[in-house]
Formats: sequence, C-alpha cells, structure tokens
Amino acid sequence: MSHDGFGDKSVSKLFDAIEDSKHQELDKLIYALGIRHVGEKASRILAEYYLHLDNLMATDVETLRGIKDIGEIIAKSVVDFFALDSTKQLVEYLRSQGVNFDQHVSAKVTSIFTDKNIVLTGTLPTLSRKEATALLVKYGANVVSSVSKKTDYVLAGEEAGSKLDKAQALGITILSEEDVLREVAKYED
DNA sequence: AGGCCTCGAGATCG
DNA sequence: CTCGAGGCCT
Repeated sequence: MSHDGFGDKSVSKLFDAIEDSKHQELDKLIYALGIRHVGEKASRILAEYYLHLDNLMATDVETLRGIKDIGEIIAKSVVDFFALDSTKQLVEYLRSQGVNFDQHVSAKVTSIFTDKNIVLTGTLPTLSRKEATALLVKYGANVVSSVSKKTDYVLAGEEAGSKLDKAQALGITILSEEDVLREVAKYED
C-alpha cells in the first residue's frame, strides 16, 4: 500500500497540517478566499477592523469605505463576494469544520521601527520574507512593497534587486537581517 | 499626481 | 523569489 511513499506517517503529518490551518488568524482566511482586489494588505486591514468573519460578512459598502485604504472598488468587491450563495455555503462549511474566524490583535512593541516604512528585498540569511515581515510588524513597522522617498529603511539580503539600487540612490538607510535581529533583541523580555 | 497594492509572469531553487 | 504593468486610494 505504501509504495508511493505516502504511508501512515505522511497521513498523520497531513492531518496535523490541516488541523493547524484551522487555527490561522482571520487575515489569512480572508486572503485565502481570493476576493478581487483583496490581497495580503487589505486582508490584514479588514481582519483587524472587523475581528471576526461574521462581522465582515454583515458589513456594508459605506462602513467599508470609511476604513483607511479601502475605497469604493474594494468595498463593493467585498460586499458582492459575501452576497454570493456559494460564498455563504463555503463559510458555513468552514465553520462546521471548526476553522478559526477570529483575529487576535497582537500587542505591538514600540521600537525604533515603530511607524517606519520598511521595504524588504533579496533573500535573508535565516528569516523567510514572511517571518521578517511578521517580526517587523510586531515591532510597529509598516512593511511596504516598493521603495520611494517615504521609505525609512530597506532590509536587504542576498541577491537584492532593483529596490536596493533605488534605495541607495535615495540615500535610504540599508539594514541587514543581523541589524534588525540585534535591534529587536533589545526589546525581548 | 504620487504611493503602493494586487496579481500574473518568468526566474530560482529544493 | 523578483519584477513590472495596471489599477486603487488619498
């Protein structure tokens, strides 16, 4: 039976992975729904504002438009999506399977990165992009995707691309993963 | 206008 | 992963 390399151990791991996925934060769930114009950033904004999927589903265009960075187009896209029968069925199915619908707003630590616009580029030595982003966000940073004159720091790793060139041209402070880790270590309890 | 997010394409890699 | 075009928001 196990000639395909997918035996009891793999089944167990897969089962665990599925269980874990049910406990992910609401922002990940919203992103996974694949709503048009709602990517990672908008998903986080919506999750932190509504805190529970039921609240988001019950909202209206005006309320959505009142949220920073959410305008007419995204508001309508969200409302239209949750009005669909297929969406309602999917949501009820997920609920029946015990998927987490809450967003836990983690307390942000004040640091030198608080309210700073930071861009990541290249491959970091130990942290993945997601991990680095999560770490910086925890310390109050606003991680954005492109370099401009509003960018405060650029966290660069190996094989950094055009973002690094642009940052240097603008005279933006370049940080390494080591710099960031050393800095946040000061705030660990 | 300017900033930057979304999303698809193509390169990179385990 | 990076890049860039297109499009959304203020």
